[in-house]
Amino acid sequence: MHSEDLIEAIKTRRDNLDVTQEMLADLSGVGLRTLKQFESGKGNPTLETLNKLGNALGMELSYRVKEITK
Amino acid sequence: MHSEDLIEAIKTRRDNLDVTQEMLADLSGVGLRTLKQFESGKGNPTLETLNKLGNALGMELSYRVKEITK
DNA sequence: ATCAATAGTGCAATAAAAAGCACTTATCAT
DNA sequence: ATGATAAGTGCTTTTTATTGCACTATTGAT
Repeated sequence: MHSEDLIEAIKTRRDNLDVTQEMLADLSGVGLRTLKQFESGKGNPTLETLNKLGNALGMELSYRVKEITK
Repeated sequence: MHSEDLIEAIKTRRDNLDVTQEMLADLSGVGLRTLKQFESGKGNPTLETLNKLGNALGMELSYRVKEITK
């Protein structure tokens, strides 16, 4: 799956803000287990979960048209 | 939820490419019922579903840091 | 090398997404 | 206004995400 970028986005932002998984779980309302699973690449979170995490970190999810990179 | 933008992105792109829900369901491998539910705002799709739809339409999901708009 | 903090995992229960099917509603051209 | 195409809904089963708990592993500082 191509979700590594999303995972990296969350992890990087979380680290930059000096927020632990536990803090983010509390802040976002997402279960700690769910967050751990997502960040370790073992999850398939729902949009609601992705939004909760994004909101807590001041980020939003969007679709971007892929550019033709040759 | 703030997923209206994602819904609009999919619907708009799909319309622009003249693709029906049924065609997109087939192309993406997402069930027709699931797509209908998402587009009608009644769904909470998984990341896998969002990725499948995006891929079929040449789009990718990304997190963007929200700008402070005051 | 030890301790503390943070991150990752196994297991189990509950809630909910995914999917197909049959049906209804809306849209639009003729 | 009829027919055809596309979109939306009710119902159901199966699969899986979410969650908590208890535990292990990793990391980093002293």
